Amino acid sequence: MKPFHSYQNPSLAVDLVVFGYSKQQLAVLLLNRKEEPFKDRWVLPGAFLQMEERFRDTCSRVLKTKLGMDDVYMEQLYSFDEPERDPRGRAIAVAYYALVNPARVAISAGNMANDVAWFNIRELPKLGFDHHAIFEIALQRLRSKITYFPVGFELLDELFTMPELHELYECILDTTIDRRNFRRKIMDSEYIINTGNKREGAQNRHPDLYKFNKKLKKNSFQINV
Amino acid sequence: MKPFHSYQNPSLAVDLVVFGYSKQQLAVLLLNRKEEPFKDRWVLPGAFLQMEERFRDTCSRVLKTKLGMDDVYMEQLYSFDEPERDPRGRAIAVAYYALVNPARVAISAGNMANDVAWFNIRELPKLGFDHHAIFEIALQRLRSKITYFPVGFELLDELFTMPELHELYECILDTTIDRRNFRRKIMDSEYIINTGNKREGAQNRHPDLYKFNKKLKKNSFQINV
DNA sequence: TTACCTTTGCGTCAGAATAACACAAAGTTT
DNA sequence: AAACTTTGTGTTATTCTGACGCAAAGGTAA
Repeated sequence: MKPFHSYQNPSLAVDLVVFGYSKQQLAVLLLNRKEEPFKDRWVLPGAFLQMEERFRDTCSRVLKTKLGMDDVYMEQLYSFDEPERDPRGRAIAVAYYALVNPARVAISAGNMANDVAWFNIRELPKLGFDHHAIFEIALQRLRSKITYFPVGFELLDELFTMPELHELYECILDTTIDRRNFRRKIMDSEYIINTGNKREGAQNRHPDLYKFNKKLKKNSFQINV
Repeated sequence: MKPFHSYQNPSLAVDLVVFGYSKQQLAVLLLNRKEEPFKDRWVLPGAFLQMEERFRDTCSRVLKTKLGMDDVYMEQLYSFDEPERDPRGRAIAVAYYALVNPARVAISAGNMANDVAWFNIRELPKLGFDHHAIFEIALQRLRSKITYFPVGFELLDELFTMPELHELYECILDTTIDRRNFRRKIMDSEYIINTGNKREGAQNRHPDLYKFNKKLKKNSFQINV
């Protein structure tokens, strides 16, 4: 099916802000560009829409082919339209953000290894295009979202401990949260369930393992910053 | 500047959900289409992006030329990409919503009069394209936004009474809110100021006139539903 | 083994925020 | 003028929240 509008339309791309959490650090996945423009600069992964392709499919394609990721949580963020955002010409970007558990994906393998890397969000390099602005909006959205909806679980293992969840929140929100009040709010929301089990073979202490309550859709909580 | 991507790009349009409030009713502005597809069907106002034009400028152009409106509050909503959303071919729509005071704009004048009309949000006709879905998301966003940020004032006169603001909230949120608790929350936020004046020449009672405190940017409030 | 430290789960309590509601002053209607 | 409606301003009981105590259990070091 061909576009019907009279003039030449702008290029249309998706850009992805992929968040990962490990070792108590929030990180973003960046690609090192091998071509102009912005050669050798780090940028957000992205791709142009292919004919008939939907945004979400383009995102999945990027995550799959470039990064080897499947079944990733993602959400549309915002659409960017600055005329000068791409020096090659007019290009619209529809930005999505994604949450992945780095332990479950194998970025380090493959011939892309040198081109792809996780960066701690506090130590980002200078990014190409308008990707820094996109990243900032994504971070803002993530911070806002986890205070009232349990998206944070997407960044952890299926089973996780309360201290792990607590540290995740403190890390993303960049603040300290009282451990006991945090537990109460999360548990009151009924979004997570105590399995009663403990992690085995752990060198450390053995706190309870919790899991996300997928059946629940409407409850709410509010973590104040 | 020409698009640089290799294949023919989808058409790119903006669609506008224009909310207006008058006579204690929340309304949306619709256009009656005079051409196929969806001839004689009501649709959201919108337009294709012109070269180098930004989303926001396209929105302003639509509001100005089709509806005679200036200086309208608007915010990007979401981007829609269903391949079948436009029967003419692939078209991406970036949706914005706008808040206007119908009393300040003159839709009824002009040769467009028969093509443009306000519809109470509870009595919408069947809409063309995927515009019903767009409208629903806009309504959801508006409802959510007014509970924590003072966008509602955009729908009223510059000076308004507390009962007017209260009714606006009850109407948009489709619920009842205790008059006295509502006042306290709004006033505590310091987003609005009591001018001390009264409306003159009113046949009805004479409650105080309030105005929006434009200087304030960071306070917050929370109207619970 | 024992003494000591750290972490986790659960609980308490005072102060803040909220929902429900009372009341008087002033305008409107009959 | 009497009755009613509306508005501005409280008050109060309850809930929610933040700050923090404590005991049980795991880990560490002598």
